[in-house]
Amino acid sequence: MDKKDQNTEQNILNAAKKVFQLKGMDGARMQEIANEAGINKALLHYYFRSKQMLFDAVFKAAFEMIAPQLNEILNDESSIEDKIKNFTYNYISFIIQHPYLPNFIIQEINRNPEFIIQMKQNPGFPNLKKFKKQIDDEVIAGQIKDIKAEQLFINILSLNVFPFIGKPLIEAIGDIDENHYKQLIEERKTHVANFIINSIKV
Amino acid sequence: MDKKDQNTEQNILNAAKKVFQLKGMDGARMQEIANEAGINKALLHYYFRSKQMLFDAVFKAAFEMIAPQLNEILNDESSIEDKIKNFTYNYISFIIQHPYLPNFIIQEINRNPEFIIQMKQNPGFPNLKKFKKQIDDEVIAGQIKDIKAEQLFINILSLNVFPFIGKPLIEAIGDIDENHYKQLIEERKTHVANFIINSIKV
DNA sequence: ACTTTTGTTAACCAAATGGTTAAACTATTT
DNA sequence: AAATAGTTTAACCATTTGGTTAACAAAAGT
Repeated sequence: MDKKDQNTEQNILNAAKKVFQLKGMDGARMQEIANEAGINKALLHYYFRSKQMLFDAVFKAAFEMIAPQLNEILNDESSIEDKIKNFTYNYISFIIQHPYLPNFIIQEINRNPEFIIQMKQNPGFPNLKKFKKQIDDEVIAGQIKDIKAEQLFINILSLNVFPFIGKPLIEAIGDIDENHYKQLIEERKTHVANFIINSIKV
Repeated sequence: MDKKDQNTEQNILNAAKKVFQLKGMDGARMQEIANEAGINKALLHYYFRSKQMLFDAVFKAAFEMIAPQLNEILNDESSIEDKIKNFTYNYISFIIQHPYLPNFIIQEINRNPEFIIQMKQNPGFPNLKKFKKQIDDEVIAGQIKDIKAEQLFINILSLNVFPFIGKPLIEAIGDIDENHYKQLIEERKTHVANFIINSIKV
C-alpha cells in the first residue's frame, strides 16, 4: 500500500537510518531494523550483505547530507560576513529538520576515526583551503580583526553544531524545557552570526 | 606488585573507565574490562553486580569530574570577564588531561537522556540561576552588550566543549595533524575567552 | 588451631545476535 | 504455460555475551 513498499531497498535504508541514528552502530540491532522496515531479517542481508555494509550506506548518506552544508561556508564566493550569516541561518534551519544527524556523525567518527579518513578521498569532501585564504586576505586588508582561519572555523562549527549535540545537557543545566529549547535554537539562526561578526569586526 | 592490586575495586573502575570511555556502553565488553584489569570476569560481577551498575559508577565518576568545572563559570563571584577567562583556561587545560571525558559524557547522555535527569537531583549539579542573574544585571548596567544568558552560556559551552568532541572532523576538514591540533587547542586557552569577550564588550 | 568471611577463579549457562539456508512465492521471459 | 530469474520468508546455526555456580584460596575473627 505504502509507496515505500514499492522500493524495498530504500525502505530498508530509511529504517536503518532511523535505528542507527538513534542507537548508533553498536546499539542497533538487525532485528529492530527489520521490524522497523516491516520485513524479514534475512532480507536485510539480501540487499546489504552485512550490518557493517548497511551501516556504511547509512553513514555515507548522512555525511553526504552534511558535506554540502559545510562547503557553503568553505567554498562560497561571498564576503565573510555574508557567509557567516547565510551559513548559520541555513545550517541551523537544516538541522532542525534532521536533529539526529550531527550527533550520529560525530559519535560514529569518534568511534572509528578511520571512517572520515576514507570519506576524505571523496571529491566533494569539505576543505579549508579557500576559506583560509579568504580569512588571511581579509585580516591583512584590515577588514576583520586578526584571527587564525583555523580558530575561526572551529568557532563557527562549534557554535552551530554543539547546541544540537549537547541538547540534553543544555536543557538539564539551564532548566530548559523542549519548547524553550526550540525557541533558543530558533533565535540562534541569527544570534550566532551576530555573535561571531561582533567578535571579528574592526 | 602494582599498587593497584591492593585495591581491586579501584582497579576495576580504572579499567572500566578506560574501556567505557573508548567504546561506550554498547560497544564495551565485560571480558575486555576484565582483561584490562587483569582479573576474572566473574570478579567484575562480584564487585559491581551488572554491566549497567559498573557503567553507572563510571559515568557518575566522570560527571563528578566535570560538574565542578562548570560550576566555576556558573557560581563564581568574579566579574563575567574574569570568569570567562578563568573558565576557558582551566577547562581546556583540564580536558587536555582527560580528552575522552566530554565525548563520553555527551554520547551517553544522548543515548539515554534519563541519566542526566537523575544526576540533576544531586546537590552539586550545575545550575544557571546565578549566572543568569549576573548577566541580566550586567546587561542592564550597560557593562556588556545585550545578550540572553542562555545564549551566552550555550556559546561558552560550545566553544569550549566542541573542539574536543569534534576532533577527528576538525582534523579531517582542516588537514590538521595531531601536533597542529594540539597547538590550536593550546592557543584556545586564551583565544576563546578573547573571542567571547570581544563579542559582548560594549 | 579452626571457623567464618572475603576475594578469586574456571567452567558453565541461557539469551541474544549476526548471519545462512532452503524452500516458497512473484514477476518476467520465452 | 513452462521455465527462469528475482524477491521474501521461516527455521536454523555458530558465536558472542552478560551473568551464574561451585569450588578454592586468603584473611580475619575466635
